[in-house]
Amino acid sequence: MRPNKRDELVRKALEVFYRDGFHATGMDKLVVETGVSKTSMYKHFRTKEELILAALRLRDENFRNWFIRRIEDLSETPAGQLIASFDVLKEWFEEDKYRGCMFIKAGAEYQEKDHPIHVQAAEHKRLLLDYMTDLCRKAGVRDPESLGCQLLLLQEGAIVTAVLLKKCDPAQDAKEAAQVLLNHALT
Amino acid sequence: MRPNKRDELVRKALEVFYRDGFHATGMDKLVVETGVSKTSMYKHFRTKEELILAALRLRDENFRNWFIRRIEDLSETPAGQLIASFDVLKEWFEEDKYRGCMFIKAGAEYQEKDHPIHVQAAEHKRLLLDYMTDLCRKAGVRDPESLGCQLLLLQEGAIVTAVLLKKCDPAQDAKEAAQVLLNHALT
DNA sequence: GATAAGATGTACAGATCGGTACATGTTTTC
DNA sequence: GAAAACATGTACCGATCTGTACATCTTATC
Repeated sequence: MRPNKRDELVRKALEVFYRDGFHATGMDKLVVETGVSKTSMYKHFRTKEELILAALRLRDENFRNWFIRRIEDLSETPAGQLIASFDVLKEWFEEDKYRGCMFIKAGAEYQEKDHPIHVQAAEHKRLLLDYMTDLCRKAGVRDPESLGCQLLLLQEGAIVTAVLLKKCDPAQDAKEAAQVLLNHALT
Repeated sequence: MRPNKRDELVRKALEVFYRDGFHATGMDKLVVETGVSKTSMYKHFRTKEELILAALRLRDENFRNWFIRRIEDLSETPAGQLIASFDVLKEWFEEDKYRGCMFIKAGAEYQEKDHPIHVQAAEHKRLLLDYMTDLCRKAGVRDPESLGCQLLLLQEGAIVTAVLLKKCDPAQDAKEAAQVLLNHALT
């Protein structure tokens, strides 16, 4: 039961869950795709739910690391980073493997508010909200909590709209809206 | 095979699909909940997919009718209606049966872009976008297409955030952001 | 009231679901 | 090299999945 083997299983499961969905992905499919036996799979993860939670943890870590790093690559000032976040979203949307936000989908497939998967999805969004609010505070805007939430709404809206309506360039529209909101909160 | 019987089945299926999700809802459960026999169910709908599509059609009709009617109840001017739309969203979010947007969830569970269910979910969003854009045009804003899309992004963002982050009152934040964007597009 | 036509219920097929029992193979320790 | 500890593969469990075959029941028509 090497620990890196487990990580490899989580990485592959994450890929398949993201691509095909949670209910639509059976453990048998994961066993085939990872090449491991079913017994080994259930040695590492006692239930499918435990595997999903591990995949979500990895996704949260990967995504937020990438998201924040790319934002800081593009701008050095808090105000600039608030705007740059929408350019980073655009990069994400243009990946051909883009399938929307895994946490929105997790929260949608496991809707009970106290379900562990739902709770973990909510936690991811709360961390993103905290990040945006923090940037707003550093940028010295009037009401950081409000603007942080408003910019998060634009991001979330762009994420789901990028799945369903390719034609309307949601990242660009969201960026322009964010700029207007930011200017309004700075003056 | 009375036609109103079919409508009744669609209505009940809509309720269960919205509550529990698509993959998580089996035909057996629907047969039990509707009281009809399995044979009759498959006489009305040849496949589960056909039933889902019928439920989505009904949902689209019900939702857009309700949404637009409530907006027109709250305001008579196009500019006022653009803002009022967020008050209507707030009413929706406060229903205890609120479980997010059925079309976002449908698009998430059936991700292939040419899948009939995905296509129908996208069509719903396109109709909402057209509605918002049309109101923008009537309100005489500078760039109706852009503002329409931006306000849609705020709505979509509020819808998904209302599922995952109850505490941050997304409808209110979205409404304030919409007001700023509208003022900016009018002057 | 006999007969045809359509609606319904039961029972099941074949596949897949999450999960496990158990036998075999591999490594470690003495 | 024997024995204990661990990892793995096969084969299966009962439940549930979508969908169907077929017998029964109701209703309309003559």
